[in-house]
Amino acid sequence: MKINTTISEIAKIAKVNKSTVSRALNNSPLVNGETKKKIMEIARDLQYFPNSLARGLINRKSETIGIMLLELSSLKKTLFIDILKGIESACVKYGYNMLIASLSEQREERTFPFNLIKCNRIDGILNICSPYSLNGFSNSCIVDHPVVSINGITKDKNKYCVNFDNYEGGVIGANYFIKRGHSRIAVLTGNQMFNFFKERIRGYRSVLIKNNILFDKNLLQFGCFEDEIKSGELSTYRLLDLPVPPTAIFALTYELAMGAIKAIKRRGLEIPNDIDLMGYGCNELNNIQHFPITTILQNPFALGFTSCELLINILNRKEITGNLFYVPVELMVKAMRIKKKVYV
Amino acid sequence: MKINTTISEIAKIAKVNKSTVSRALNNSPLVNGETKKKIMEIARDLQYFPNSLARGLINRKSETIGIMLLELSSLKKTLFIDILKGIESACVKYGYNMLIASLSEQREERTFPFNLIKCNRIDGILNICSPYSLNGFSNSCIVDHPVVSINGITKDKNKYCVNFDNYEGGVIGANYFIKRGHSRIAVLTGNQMFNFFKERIRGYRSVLIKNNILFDKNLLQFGCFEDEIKSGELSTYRLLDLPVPPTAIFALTYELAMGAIKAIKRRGLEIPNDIDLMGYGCNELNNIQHFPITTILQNPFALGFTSCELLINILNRKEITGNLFYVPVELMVKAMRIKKKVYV
DNA sequence: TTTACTTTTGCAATCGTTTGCAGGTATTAA
DNA sequence: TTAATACCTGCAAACGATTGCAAAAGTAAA
Repeated sequence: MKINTTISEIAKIAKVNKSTVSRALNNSPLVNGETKKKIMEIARDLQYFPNSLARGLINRKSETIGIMLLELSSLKKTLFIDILKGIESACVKYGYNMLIASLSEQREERTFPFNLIKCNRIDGILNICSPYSLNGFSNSCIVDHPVVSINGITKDKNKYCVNFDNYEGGVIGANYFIKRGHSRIAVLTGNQMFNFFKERIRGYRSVLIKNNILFDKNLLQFGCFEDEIKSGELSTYRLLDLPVPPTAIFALTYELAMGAIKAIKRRGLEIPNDIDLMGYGCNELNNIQHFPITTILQNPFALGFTSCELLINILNRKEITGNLFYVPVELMVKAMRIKKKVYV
Repeated sequence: MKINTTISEIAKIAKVNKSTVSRALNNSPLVNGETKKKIMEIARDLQYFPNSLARGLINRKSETIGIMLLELSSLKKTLFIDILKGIESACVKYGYNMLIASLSEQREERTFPFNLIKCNRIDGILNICSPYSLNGFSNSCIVDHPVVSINGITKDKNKYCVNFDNYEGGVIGANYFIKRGHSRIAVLTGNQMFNFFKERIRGYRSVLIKNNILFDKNLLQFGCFEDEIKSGELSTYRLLDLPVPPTAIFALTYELAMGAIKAIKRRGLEIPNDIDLMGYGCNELNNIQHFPITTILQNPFALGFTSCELLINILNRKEITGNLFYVPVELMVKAMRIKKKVYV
């Protein structure tokens, strides 16, 4: 196979020292305009590409980040792909490459994700494993190395995490309803062991307090079924059957919202006239074009991009304040009057 | 950040030359057992990991392969993930790493997939783009560099392609039916512009010839609808309505088979007693646990593994004979008697 | 003791870059 | 004409490994 052009070859042809070539190619102000032009031309003619191994060796970085996944199958999910697209975008912006560092296969020590940093194969890790799945690793691994966890939570000041701003999502949702005149706002939530549910509810309750609305425990419905849609539906029936039912429902996931719609429809009610409804999620909600409801929209692309940019900033020794970062969520107003007949 | 241990540090502690350390770590027979043991111990204590950039520089390889995708979204498909798992497995086996080299983002020249080879960032490329999508690239790109195309076809002796063995799939399917006493074997195919359909049919026809069965044009039904399932259903009605209908149907995709099942069921017929049916595909078919039919099974994992192994062999200058390789398909016999009532 | 091995080690060059330092040339001011 | 400056360029050492060659050390035979 052909050996690639090197800086020395260019130097020989241009009749200068290779250090001059290096400087010219890096657009250093130290080299004369004429010389620079000549060198650039030769480089182009010979299709020169700098050897990134040599470059990395001296610069002590590979300009590659490792994408750490629990297993490749996670990529089937649209959410992960969208996050990955964001990561890719940041990588392209900063000239980085992406290495797949999945934990699914039994690999030898030197190709184990964290060790890839020690081998200088990658400069840092972007961890897209679930926050719960990293418990198996000694903290030292994560602390010593540049690692940013996506969708992670931590109390350790040395670990970096980037997350959707769930608290703010709860605030925005509650505020929206209050501005529309509601004061009995129900919440459909999933299992409270998940931090993102807790945070959303925390945001919601903070708004109630600010508006002097008493928090009514009956308006907080927990979904506890395998089938989240069913769970949302049943919870909604319970809400509608209350002596004083809510005038608005804040469903904290896409599936719960779907269930709520089903229940509301079955009871012959209209959204948003009879009862107001808000969902929460990513693009899944965009897919149901035939029934767009108001939604707190998360942006997985932005999550990926932000996390990756943070990691690259850490790698480049930029000043970082804080260790927990939040990607803003958006309110997507799509409340439409739904004709009952559509749903019969 | 901590600087990693180097070979020189170990040498200093062990009071030997670094060349001895290098040899010891690479388990060279040139170094004394005692010395080797001592060096190994020190390396372990210091958590030594060889700098892969330095190593790659002198060995002229990065031990990383690039996975070339048209866009990240392709990974949503189970097929791609399974192929990727196979690739990962081969990479782990041979100590290689996987770099994502997608074409989706507008990247600067030096991070463009093919140029990553010139930069010594990757040693070769595994191309999972569709065979049609590479037309935009000058042939030279692909010829000069080690590239293996998955699911690709080519007449260029310098390009390597690995594919499911579609011809053999056609042969196996037809043989199975003939052994079961069928002689009127219909085929449901998709658009013939796709090579894999052509190949499967070629295999099927070769079996007919061997068995002195005349090929009946009426038994070859082309699906030409967007909705492949519907297309399979309609084709099947046409077949069942023939003056002399077939006794067996060979559906060349999963969707066509689904359509055929629907049609057969609607006509009140039983599989395999009234009419025999065979599908073709990957794991999708395994998912329909409630209706397992006999199937020509493709193994995407094996496809990925084989392709990756081929690429690595090329990189290691192994003798390669031929440039087109086929991954065998399997016959999965699952023909079950289906009770009519189940489907009413 | 000398010779002829074998085994083990060290030296130094190499891979392709980057970069601090020294030195060279041209330009300008004194 | 000399000194001071600005502007370029080259030398050589690094980065961290590998490896051919030479040489040292150890062993066995003559």
